[in-house]
Amino acid sequence: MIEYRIDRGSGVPAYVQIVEQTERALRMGTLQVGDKLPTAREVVEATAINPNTVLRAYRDMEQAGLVELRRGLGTFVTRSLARPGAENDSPLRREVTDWVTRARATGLERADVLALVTAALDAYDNEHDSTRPGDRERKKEDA
Amino acid sequence: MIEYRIDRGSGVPAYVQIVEQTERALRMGTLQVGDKLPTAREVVEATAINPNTVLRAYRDMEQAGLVELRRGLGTFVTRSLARPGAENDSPLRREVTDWVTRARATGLERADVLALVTAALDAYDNEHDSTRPGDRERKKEDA
Amino acid sequence: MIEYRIDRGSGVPAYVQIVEQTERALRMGTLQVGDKLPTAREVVEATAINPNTVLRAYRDMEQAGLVELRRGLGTFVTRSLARPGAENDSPLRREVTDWVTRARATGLERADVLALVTAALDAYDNEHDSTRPGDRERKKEDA
Amino acid sequence: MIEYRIDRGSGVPAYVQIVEQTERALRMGTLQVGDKLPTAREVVEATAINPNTVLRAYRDMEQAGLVELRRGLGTFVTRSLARPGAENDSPLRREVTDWVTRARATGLERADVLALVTAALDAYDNEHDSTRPGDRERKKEDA
DNA sequence: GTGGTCTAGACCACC
DNA sequence: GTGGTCTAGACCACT
Repeated sequence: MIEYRIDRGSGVPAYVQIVEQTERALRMGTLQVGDKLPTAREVVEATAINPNTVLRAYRDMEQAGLVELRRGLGTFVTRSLARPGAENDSPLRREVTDWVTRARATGLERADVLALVTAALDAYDNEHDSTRPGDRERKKEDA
Repeated sequence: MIEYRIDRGSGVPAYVQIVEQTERALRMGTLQVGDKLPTAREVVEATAINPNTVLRAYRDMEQAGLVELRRGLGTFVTRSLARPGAENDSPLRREVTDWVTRARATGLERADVLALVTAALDAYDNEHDSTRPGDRERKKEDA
Repeated sequence: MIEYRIDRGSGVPAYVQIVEQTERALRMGTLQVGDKLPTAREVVEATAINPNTVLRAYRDMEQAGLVELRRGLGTFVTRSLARPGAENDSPLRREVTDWVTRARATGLERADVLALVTAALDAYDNEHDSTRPGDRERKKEDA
Repeated sequence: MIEYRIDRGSGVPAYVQIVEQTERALRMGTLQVGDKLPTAREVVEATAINPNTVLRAYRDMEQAGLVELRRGLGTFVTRSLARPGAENDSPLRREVTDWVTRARATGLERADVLALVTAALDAYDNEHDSTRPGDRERKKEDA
C-alpha cells in the first residue's frame, strides 16, 4: 500500500503532491491496475491533512483516468503507467540505484541529486528535438 | 543567463517554480555568486507571467539569503549552493548524463526518469539513516 | 452572459447543474470561444450557492477542456461544442420551437415535453445501431 | 417491463436516475396503474447497483404516491402521470419522433437534441408567463 | 478583485 | 464505513 508523505511548506499544494507520488508509483509499477489506494481516512491519519484534500487529489486522478472511486469500497487503480525499462530489476534501475548511492555517499543532498538529473534531462532535450516543449518541467495533470 | 520555464497547469505556483529553478542552477554552478538574474521585465517577456509574481520569487530568495535586489541595477546572486562532485566535468555528472541519455533513448519520458531517480533516492534513504525525516521529498524553501 | 438556475431539491448536485447548463449553452452557440463565464461571486449573488461549489464546476469544465480559469481575470470558454444544424435560425430549431409551443399549449408540462423527446430518442437509438451504449442517458463529463 | 439504465459518472445519484426514468415512463403511459416494477434483484442484475439503492428509489416513489410496495409481491404503480396529447399515436408524438429522426440523421448527438429542446422550452417560458419560477429546470421530486 | 487551496464539519449516497 | 456534496471562512496566488 502506497504511503504518502506531504511536505507542507514546500509551496506545492498537498493534493498535487499526492497526485505526483501516485503517478510515480504507477510509473514504477509499485502500484498496478486493481490495486487499492489508501482510504481518505487512512491518509488523514498518516499525514494530518484534511480528508477533502485527499478526495480532491483522488477525484483529479479519476478524471485523468488513472483511478476509480467506488463509494463504499474505496479507490482503485484503473490504468498502468508502467514503462518497459523501468522494472524493478532492469539494468537502468540497477544503474541509477548505484549512481544515487555513490552520489549521496559523496555528500550530495537529495536536492543536489535531483538537480543533477534535471540538468542532464535539460541537456538531453536541448540536444535532441528541441521542438518538444510539452515534455519539459513537471508533467501536466493530463488536463 | 538563466531562462525560466513556467509550467502553468502543473498546480505548482509560478513563483515556486522560479525559486526551484534558480536553486537548481545554484546547486549546479550554472549560476554563481555575482551573476545577474534576468529582470522582471525579461522574465515577463519570456514567460507571460506577471512582473509582480517574478518579484515575489526574487524577494523570497532574497529573504533566504540567496540573492540581493539592488534597485535600478538588478538582482544578483549572493550565495553559492554549488557542491563538490556536481561540477560540470565531474564523474558523477558524466555518468548521469550518459544514464539519462540511455534512459530516454529507451523511450522513457522525462517523468519516468525522475520517477526512477526518486525511487532510488527513497530506497537509499530507507537503507541509510531512516531517522532523517527532513531530507525527504522536495526541499523546503528554508528561511 | 449565461445565467445559471439551480434547482435545489432536484437531487442533482449543484455543480453538475452548472456544468450541464454551460454545456448546453456551448452546444447552442449561446456561449462561444473567448466568452467569459460569470465570476464565482456573481454566480453566488444570483443563485445563493457557495463560491467553492461554483469553482468546483468551473474546475471540472477546465479539466474537460471546455474553459480556462485565469486567476485575477476570470473564466473563459476555450472550446466550442456548437453543431451545424443547431444554429439559431436553422430549420431544426424553428421546428422544435414550433413543436414545443404547440405541446405546451396543449397543456403538457416541461417534464412531459422532455419525456416525449427522451422517448423519441430512445426509440431512435433502439432502431439504429443498438450497440452504441455510451450515447444514452445524460452525457458523461468526458471522464 | 421497464428497464433502467444507470449512468455512473454522470454525477446524478443512482436512485434519482431510477425515479426520473420511472416518472418518464409514467408520463408516457409506458407504465400504467397496476403495472409491476422490476424487483430489486432484477435491477441489480441489470445494472450492477446495490439492492438498497433500488429500494431507496422505490421508497421515495411510494412516498410520492406513485407506487406501492407490497411485501413478498413486488412494487406496483398506483398513480398515472399520463397526459392527453402524449399517447403513443398522438400527433405530437409522431411529430417529435420525426423531428428527432431528422435531427440525429443530421449528426446531432443525444445531448444536442436535448439542448435544442431545453432551449426551446426556456424560450417558451420566457415568452409566456415569466412569473412561473417553479416550472423551470428539472422537475422537483415533489413530496 | 480574480481564482485557488485548505480546513472543519454537517449531511448524503452507496456497499 | 466508504466516497461525495456543500457550506463557511481563512489565507494565498495572480492580474
